[in-house]
Amino acid sequence: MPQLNGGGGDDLGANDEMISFKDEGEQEEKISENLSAERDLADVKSSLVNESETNQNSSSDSEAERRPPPRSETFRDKTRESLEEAAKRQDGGLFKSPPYPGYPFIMIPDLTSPYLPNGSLSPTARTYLQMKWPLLDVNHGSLQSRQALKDARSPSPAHIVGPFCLEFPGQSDLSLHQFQLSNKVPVVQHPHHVHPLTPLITYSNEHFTPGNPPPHLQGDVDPKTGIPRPPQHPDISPYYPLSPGAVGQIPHPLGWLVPQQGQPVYQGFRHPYPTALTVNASMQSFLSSRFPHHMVPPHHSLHQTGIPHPAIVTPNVKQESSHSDIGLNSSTILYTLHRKHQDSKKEDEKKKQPHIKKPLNAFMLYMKEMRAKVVAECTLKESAAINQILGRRWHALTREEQAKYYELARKERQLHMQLYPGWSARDNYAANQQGKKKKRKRDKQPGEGNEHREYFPNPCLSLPPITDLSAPKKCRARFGLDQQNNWCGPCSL
DNA sequence: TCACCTTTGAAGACA
DNA sequence: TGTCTTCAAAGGTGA
Repeated sequence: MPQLNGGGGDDLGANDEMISFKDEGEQEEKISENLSAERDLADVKSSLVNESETNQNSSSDSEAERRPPPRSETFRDKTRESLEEAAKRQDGGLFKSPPYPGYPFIMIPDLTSPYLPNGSLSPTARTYLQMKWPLLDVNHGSLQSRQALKDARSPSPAHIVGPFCLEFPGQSDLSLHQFQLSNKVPVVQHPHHVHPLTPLITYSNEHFTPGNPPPHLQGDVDPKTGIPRPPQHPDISPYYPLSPGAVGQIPHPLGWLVPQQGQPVYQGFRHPYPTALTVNASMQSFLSSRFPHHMVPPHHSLHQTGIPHPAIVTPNVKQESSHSDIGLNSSTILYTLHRKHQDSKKEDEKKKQPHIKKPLNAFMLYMKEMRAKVVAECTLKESAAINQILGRRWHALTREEQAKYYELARKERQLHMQLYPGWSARDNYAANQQGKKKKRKRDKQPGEGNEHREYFPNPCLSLPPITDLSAPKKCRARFGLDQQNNWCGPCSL
């Protein structure tokens, strides 16, 4: 079992240096190598921010020594096993703590239909919610929160707006008001800590309409992306995608419990998936039609806020961001609207066939969260390069850190499965085959793939490059020494 | 305008 | 069962 916990405690990537395969008898001979590598790594880190693409081709000999010990596949298996175990425990015991702080997983047994036909929350779900958070903090002092808690006891789903609330130091009442949450779980989001839900937050950022940003965020919206910028507080890493105030935009894990009408809850509080009510309606629709392809009626692709559902996209139609209209004069806007109207005819035809996107896997969630940070650190723009860095950093994560994202991904899949029970990844295969392209098929020859790349061209990795020397470790990590017969050719050499 | 690049993981297809 | 392929995100790049 590879030692995965480097224990470095440094920023991302540092731990990777400490990962070694103790059971392979290489540790001793690597000691001196690691010492040198650590020195080199420190140099790399110190110049990390200043380094740019201009140094991309630099690949010193010492870098070959700084290759990262790959993560063992057995670890992933064990991680999955542990997660499954955790899930079983979670299912069995309602009061088990979430796998990591800050993410109160919602495991409602009858999630598929938490509501009664009259719109009330089912007794099971209601009971579960009350059981799940028996220690809800109602001492915040906010009349709203108290009232919300009171409302939460109401059988009407319109009042059950979520079992928790994130509390942030210095958070304005406005943010809390926007949440309109009924109660809170004892979760404290520190400003310097990325909330584990951040991947889910950014999951729906693209559908955020920045035209009317929340007052507390106004003037702090990226004019290009429309995504609220985190405050550049000296104590807060500017790379975190969301500021504490912006976390008010966090899609609630129970966003599907948000009532459809009657309360201005979750203004800008978006969830990747439609609410349960909407879904239930759509379920009946496509269940009756055996949900072949048009699983979700068009109107279901809109969030309750009118924001298109991020998981339901129209092939070949890029989502236009409304922020593009910001700063334009009226004639330009009219022209744009006119063009949009003309294009809408074509788009409507395409919109008739929305497809539900796949749920994001752990790495995708990690990418969404860390992309901005890498971009800021490395002043890179190309996603391909950024993704390479993220891939390296992903492997540098500790087991616990990765477990967070695996668990998030598991919840994503679970929620996706609940919301779209008839959905299959095959549907998207067909969607793209009909719509457009046949995606280019990459033929990675042995030794051509990432595992066996001669060097890693981007110096802004804070991680050692992949060299040919690292290739054996890749397969070694994947299959282990006891399965060398599964190693690829270069690795077996 | 759109496929490609690049990453990992999940899931479907296929032999 | 094992291997291969596709898709999910992202945005610059080049055809």
